[in-house]
Amino acid sequence: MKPKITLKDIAKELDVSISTVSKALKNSPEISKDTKDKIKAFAKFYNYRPNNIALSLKNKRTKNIGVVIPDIVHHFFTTVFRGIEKYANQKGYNVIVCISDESFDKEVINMEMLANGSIDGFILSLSAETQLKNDFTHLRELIGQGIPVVLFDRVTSEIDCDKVILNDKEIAFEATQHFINSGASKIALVTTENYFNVSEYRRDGYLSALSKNNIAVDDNLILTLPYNMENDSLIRDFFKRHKIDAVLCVNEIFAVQCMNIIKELGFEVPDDISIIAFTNGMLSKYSHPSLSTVAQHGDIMGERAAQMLIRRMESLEEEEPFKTEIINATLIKRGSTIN
Amino acid sequence: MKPKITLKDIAKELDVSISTVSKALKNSPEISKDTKDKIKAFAKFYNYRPNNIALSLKNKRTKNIGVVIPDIVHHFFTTVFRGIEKYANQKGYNVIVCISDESFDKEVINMEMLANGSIDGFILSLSAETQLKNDFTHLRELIGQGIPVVLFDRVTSEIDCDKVILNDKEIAFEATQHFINSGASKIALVTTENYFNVSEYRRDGYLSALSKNNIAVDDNLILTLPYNMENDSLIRDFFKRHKIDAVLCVNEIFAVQCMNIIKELGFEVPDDISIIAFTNGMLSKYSHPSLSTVAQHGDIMGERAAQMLIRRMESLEEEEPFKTEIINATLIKRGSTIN
DNA sequence: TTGTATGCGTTATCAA
DNA sequence: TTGATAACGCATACAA
Repeated sequence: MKPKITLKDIAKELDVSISTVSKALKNSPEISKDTKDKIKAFAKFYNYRPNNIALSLKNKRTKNIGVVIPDIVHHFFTTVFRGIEKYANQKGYNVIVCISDESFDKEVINMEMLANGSIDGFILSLSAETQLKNDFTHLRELIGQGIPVVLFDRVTSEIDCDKVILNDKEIAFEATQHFINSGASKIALVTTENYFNVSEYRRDGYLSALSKNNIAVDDNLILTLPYNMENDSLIRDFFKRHKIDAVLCVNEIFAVQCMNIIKELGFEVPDDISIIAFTNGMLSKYSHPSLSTVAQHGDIMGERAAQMLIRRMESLEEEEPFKTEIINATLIKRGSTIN
Repeated sequence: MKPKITLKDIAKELDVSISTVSKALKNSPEISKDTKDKIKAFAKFYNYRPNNIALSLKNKRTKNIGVVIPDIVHHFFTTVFRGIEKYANQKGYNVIVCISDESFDKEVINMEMLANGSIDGFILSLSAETQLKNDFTHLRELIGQGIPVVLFDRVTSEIDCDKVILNDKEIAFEATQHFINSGASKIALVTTENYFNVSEYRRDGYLSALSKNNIAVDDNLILTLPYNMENDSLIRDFFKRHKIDAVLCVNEIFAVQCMNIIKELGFEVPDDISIIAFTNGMLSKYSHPSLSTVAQHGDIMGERAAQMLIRRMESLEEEEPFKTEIINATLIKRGSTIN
């Protein structure tokens, strides 16, 4: 087939200068109609397209966005990514994805690799290890170099940049209140280690709903599960040992694990125990009964993050103050709660 | 903080030429130790990193791989992507992802956008629409331009390139045979429209297992569901109308939908009806009972695809013949079958 | 041992 | 109306 063709090739073939070709293809009024027609026809025939790399070098902008996420198998990140990709594509940007795999080193290495000219800006959600170490020098350096960064979901107050987060505390409050309204008082929380700031906010919401309703907090009703481990026996113990009316889970995997064990122990969902899960994914939708969930609207988060990033990258006035956008989660009531 | 620095900046600052700096940083023996030390120290202090874009332009290779997939929320594609990303990263490549969203146009546009210098090669799985239209001119053009392409899973024989596929027919045969071995004879197949070539292969495997065991094919036991629709009522009708012992589903969503309805109709899984699902994802793992599945080993497919692509991109001898690698699926026996 | 010139593909400025 | 030149950041063949 036709090989890739450059301005130079066209110029040589048509016996004009490179700059004439360039101008003609940009429809510059400097060039005569005849010449333009000739050049355009030739370019069209050989399917000329300007080389992105050369443009990037010249313009000092790549039209690439770097996205760094801890994980892609989890429904939430998947949907955020989809939101980013969709919006970015509409705006003519491409998306380079790196998976940090919850590792600090991978996060740092990937970002440094991309920061050397490959991308114009970053969208990222902090890895577990980064949150644990509380070390953000890599982010500070990138921002110091003038690379715009947008953090989403797993953010940190240590870094001053644009952010998109969920109203975690409020929605956890709302979910807990929903349990209480339907008569529950022994309400459990199944959560992750605390260095995930989102888990902390959710716990706050849970706690404040209890206290608002004058329900004493029972620390035994808070189950902290290790991330990504086989934890069925912990869960089984938990539900055997304590009388529980309702459970709020910080993700849907915990929730289905809990539900399966609850049923196995002979309890009915939602009659004996109600469940609400964060993340409105496939697991929740297709479980039996289907799970009531907190919809995090990942698509919207992604879209907003991309929007904020692109706006900042394209804005000329440097010193717009950083914003934090809050996405409002919504409670989706399905089969695992009494509504 | 320190701003991004270039060779030129270093040269000016240290009052040497750009090429001296370039050579020094590459540890060239041409340059005296003193000069090298001085330059290296300076570069290190200012955290000099060569600009990827400039390197790409010079070397005519970007170290970027373009990945085009129909969808990212589906577990299979997610795992394939993870495999690609992991391997590519190890080899120093970045991954630019585009989601075709099952649309022919998006597939074409995205690929053309990336093909203008942004990437060195493609890994893709055909969109539904592309398979339906059977139009592959965009692929032919890219390949004609010398851009290497690796197809995975949803491939086509129309295009001559490297491919990675699953042994769909064989594993569908094996799954069906497993049903038969455990005493089933009224075996159903729940599948998608036929223009998905993988569905066709799976159907072939299913049919040949039946005929091998002298079980008459009953077309009424094959349910073709539209992709991505609310199809509960179709499924309910299907299981009401026909006496069925076992169901093979071409994806796990269909499988959990079937299972939920089967249970709702008062049947027991696996005692009354056994189920096997393609895709060993979260849904299968956490359903109740957990689903027996065909593990497609997406990670491995992704890794192999990346490996084939990178090998081809880096190989000097142009004319190595194209290969098709076949990944062997494995049957994972869990709670939805009698084992 | 160091520096100059050239080129990768493009655009913009200025000259003809 | 067209063309020559410089520049983006880097690497390298060649000259000094």
